[in-house]
Amino acid sequence: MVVETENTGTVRPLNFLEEIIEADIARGQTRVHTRFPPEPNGYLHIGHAKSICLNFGLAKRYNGLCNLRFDDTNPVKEDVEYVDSIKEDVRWLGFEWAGEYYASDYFEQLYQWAIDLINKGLAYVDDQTQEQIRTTRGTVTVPGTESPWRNRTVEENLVLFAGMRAGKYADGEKVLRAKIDMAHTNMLMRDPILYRILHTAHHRTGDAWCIYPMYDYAHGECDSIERITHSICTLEFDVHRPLYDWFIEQLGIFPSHQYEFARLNLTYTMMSKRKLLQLVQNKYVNGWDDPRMPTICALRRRGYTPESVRAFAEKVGVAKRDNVIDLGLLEFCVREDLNRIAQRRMAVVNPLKVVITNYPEGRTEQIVCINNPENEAAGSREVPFSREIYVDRDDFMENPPKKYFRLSPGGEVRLRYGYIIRCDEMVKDASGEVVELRCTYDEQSKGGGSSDGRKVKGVIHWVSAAHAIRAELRLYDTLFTLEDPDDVEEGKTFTDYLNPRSLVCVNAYLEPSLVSAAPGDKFQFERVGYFTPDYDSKPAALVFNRTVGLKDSWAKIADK
RNA sequence: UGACCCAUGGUGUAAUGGCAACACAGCAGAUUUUGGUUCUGUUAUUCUAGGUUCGAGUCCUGGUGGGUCAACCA
Repeated sequence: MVVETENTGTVRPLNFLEEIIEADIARGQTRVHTRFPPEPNGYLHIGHAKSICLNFGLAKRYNGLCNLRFDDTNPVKEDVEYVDSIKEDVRWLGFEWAGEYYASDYFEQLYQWAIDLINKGLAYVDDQTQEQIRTTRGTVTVPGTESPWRNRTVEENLVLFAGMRAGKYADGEKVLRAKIDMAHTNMLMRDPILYRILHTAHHRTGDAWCIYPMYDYAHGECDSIERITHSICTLEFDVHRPLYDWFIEQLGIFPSHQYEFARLNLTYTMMSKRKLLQLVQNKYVNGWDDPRMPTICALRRRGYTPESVRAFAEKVGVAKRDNVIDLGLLEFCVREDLNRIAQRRMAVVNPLKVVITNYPEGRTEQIVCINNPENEAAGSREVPFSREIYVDRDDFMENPPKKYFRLSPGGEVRLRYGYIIRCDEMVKDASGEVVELRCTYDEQSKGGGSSDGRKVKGVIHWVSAAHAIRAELRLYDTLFTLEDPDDVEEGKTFTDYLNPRSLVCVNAYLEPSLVSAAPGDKFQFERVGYFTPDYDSKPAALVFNRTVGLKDSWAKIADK
């Protein structure tokens, strides 16, 4: 069985979740309703993008709905700043949620259901300290022991729980626990905590509550309230499923079902929300959208398109086995998209002045350049050309090896869309470094051809010295060099893992047409990489300097 | 030394008892006014030992390896 993909325009086999859904439909289920349930305690990253594409994608494919639900049951970690950023990122990815919900909307219902459980003798108030609860829970190999408060009467529990809500007790003084089995092989079934006391203001409910439900108690019931049919989460929640089912069964409410898939891991990329928060708080980076971050807002700022992220999510697939995706696949996806849509521009990142000695002084002419060779509709533009130009230092070698196609003493090269020039002379400074090239041009070679029909293999980019925009260009590379994404050792800080090449600022000369570039526009610097003007510091630009791989391919040629 | 989940090229994902395939990465070549793109070719895969079967990547049993679980986090 195969399915047509919306993002890549190709056909692929069904993933295991789609097979589950199709089986449900075949069995007569008429409705598919999923949800994306982030806790608003940080910004969304590329790992969340996989989950978003999955949940919204499944709903769309089966004509169902997908909710956006904020899992805001722990006020000490959460904030509206995160709520807002999450909504922005989901929208940017191209998805619309059927309903926007908050676990905190259900606090009253959740509280009433807790009373139900007490009435059924399935929950009790425990006076033990946090330490006592921890030690009496046992270990994975040793059963736990029952709390001395486990067999309080229903009446007593009701009074105590009401007191908890009324604020009669301090944080940590009492908790409400489910009465299940302290010897259960699944640690989560050993009388899990349902409610804890937290005299902390909540970003939505303010001071209305001083008791807050735990994830395990709240999540399945929230799904049930929203009549979610397929509650999809990551693998580590697998052991929570028996509890998820237990609450729904004991309460006799709508039977949502949980399914687990393997979360995304990326080489060189740290995906832990907790650690990303530390990076921001300790100012190792300039905020959540620093282009070196793996967050969605950072990818956006770095020039990724939503289409490319969706295509990536499609390509990594969905399964239950742990995985580490090569960062190269993400880069492939963005290159594939950008190559199609980005207009070409010339830029010189590391300038070397070239004087064309036989070109008239003071003369300027306009050279017609194609905006995108693969898309005629993108049209063309005119770029000024004059006697003095800049070319990239990498495009000249004093002692070129074999198969070097660009400029060298006595050699010829074509200026893209312009003339063929020959290098006649090098000007060096006192230290022997080449600071200027003196060349002559073939007047008959403009745009193509040459005076005698000869061809040159090398084509380089250039900008007119008098007309170029001088700009600070920021080159970004991968942030982390960790092989194991979560492996920050004790005693080390994040800076120990920063890639020294991750941020390089250079002064560059850009084509004048880029003056009118708007933030978010996509361009390709010919032979350098893709870039998008940054939105907070024009005219700086962001470049994928690993994308085209000029340096890599050159290194290989040099090796031979 | 418990319960649960998982095991297919370098990395991912298919094959649902019947020819192990697709993508990325790699390598080689062609095209190219971007050493990009595109195109062609190519290297490389079922953790292990038994069992069931005409036939096992797939089903069964054991082993091995990896992961998850002992927050009043989610």
